[in-house]
Amino acid sequence: MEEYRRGHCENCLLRQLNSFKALSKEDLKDIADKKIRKFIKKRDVIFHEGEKLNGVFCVISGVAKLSKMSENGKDQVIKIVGKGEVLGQRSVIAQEPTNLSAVAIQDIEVCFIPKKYITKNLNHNIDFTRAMLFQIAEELKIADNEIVNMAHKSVKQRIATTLQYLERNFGTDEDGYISIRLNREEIANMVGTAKEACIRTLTSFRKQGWISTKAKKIKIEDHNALSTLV
Amino acid sequence: MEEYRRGHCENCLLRQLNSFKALSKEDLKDIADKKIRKFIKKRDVIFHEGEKLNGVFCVISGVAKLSKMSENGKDQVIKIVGKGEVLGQRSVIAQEPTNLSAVAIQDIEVCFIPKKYITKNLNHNIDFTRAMLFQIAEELKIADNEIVNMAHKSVKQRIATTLQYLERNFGTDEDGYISIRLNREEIANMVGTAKEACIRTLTSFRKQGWISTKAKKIKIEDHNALSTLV
DNA sequence: TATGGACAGTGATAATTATCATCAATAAAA
DNA sequence: TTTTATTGATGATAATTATCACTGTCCATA
Repeated sequence: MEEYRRGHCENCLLRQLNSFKALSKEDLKDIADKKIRKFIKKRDVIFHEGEKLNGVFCVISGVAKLSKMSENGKDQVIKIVGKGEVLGQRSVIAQEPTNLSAVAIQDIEVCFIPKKYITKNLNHNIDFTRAMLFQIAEELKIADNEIVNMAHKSVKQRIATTLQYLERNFGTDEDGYISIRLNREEIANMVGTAKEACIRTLTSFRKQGWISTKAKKIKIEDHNALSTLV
Repeated sequence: MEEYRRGHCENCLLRQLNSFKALSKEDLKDIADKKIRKFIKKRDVIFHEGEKLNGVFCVISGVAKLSKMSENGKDQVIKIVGKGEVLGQRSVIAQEPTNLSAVAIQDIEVCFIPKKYITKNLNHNIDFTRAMLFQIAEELKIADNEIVNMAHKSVKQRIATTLQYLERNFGTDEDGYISIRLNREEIANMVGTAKEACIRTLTSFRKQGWISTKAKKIKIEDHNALSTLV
């Protein structure tokens, strides 16, 4: 727990658990003894769809994607998870194999929290349970909205939305480029389209001056144009 | 509460609340005094997207759809809700306006449970809160899967899946027809496609002998064909 | 039992998106 | 630095789906 105390895991679920007085001193020592930190390299799998999870992972630094393979063999990215966010909680809560795969998009550092601490709190700590409920409820709303977008928005619209989402959630660097670096295929997999269609759309956005690109970096030049797209 | 006692609302959230010892005698009387039952006619709106809900609705009989308007003005059905299921709980839990509209597909009977009973239990009854969490977590899994389907399955595949879902969830009548009667547009809105595409697909299924139709009723003749569709 | 309204069904056509093939550019490794 | 692998970019084409316009059919009810 040293790192946690020193604030390296400031948004981590551990802090949440702590703020709910959810962990006893023994629990904290327990977790510390188990060396909960893990370093995962870019492209490495954190867990795989269908796997049973023994706990949840909290992102300390770096970014991971949660994705699922469609029956047609195409990977769909459901969510991009960054610092302070948690991987695998739905599966641990429901006590069933995970529905999604988690893969590091960049080198990533996570802390692992064994499920027994989660389960214990779900059963005895209503503040914790209610907080989880709020979180999952929020995710459900987002997912419902995503269904609507997938069903009725064009690829152009969905790419525009995705770029704005990435900017909003992961910020920009000093030159205004979206901080998170995804390749075209990963963007396509978020949007639910083919790599080629994604590239063509980005090219057309660039030609219209709505975005600019530099290597893999993307900068939004005209938010309004992207928003009002048909 | 008379009707409830007599078992007319056997799967209702009220029963759940009761089984968790969540309602005091005063609460029960309170709810009873407020005449919680409502009858809603086919096509009538139960609540509308963006509305603040003062409670949740539990379906006693009949069927409703939860849907959301896309920015392009197309209605997407997110979920079909039947007997024993609850409408509006996500919104009441998160204490924010509802994200979805609820409309009766058939004449429907609901019981209304004011939000204060929900909130009270969320704050003090961990069994209730955990049960809600499990439910919402399950819905989230379903929603995630739906995103994948929307993104990567063809209209043909999605219609096949939807028919099988309807049969599984709402059963068949004595002749084997899917019990729930949706018109083609409603099916299209579940699938996320245009009415015409839906009709054409159903026609092609019929010509191949995979389904048969009689007026608005649909019967699945070849489950296997529908499952293995490309 | 006549009739208006809602819904099912079909054709023609345009728009969107997927797929395959290929080549250029860039990044990683030797 | 040179080589190799990965990713970006573009064309050609096919497949899918949306859209518009229209006809036929069912069915509730006046």
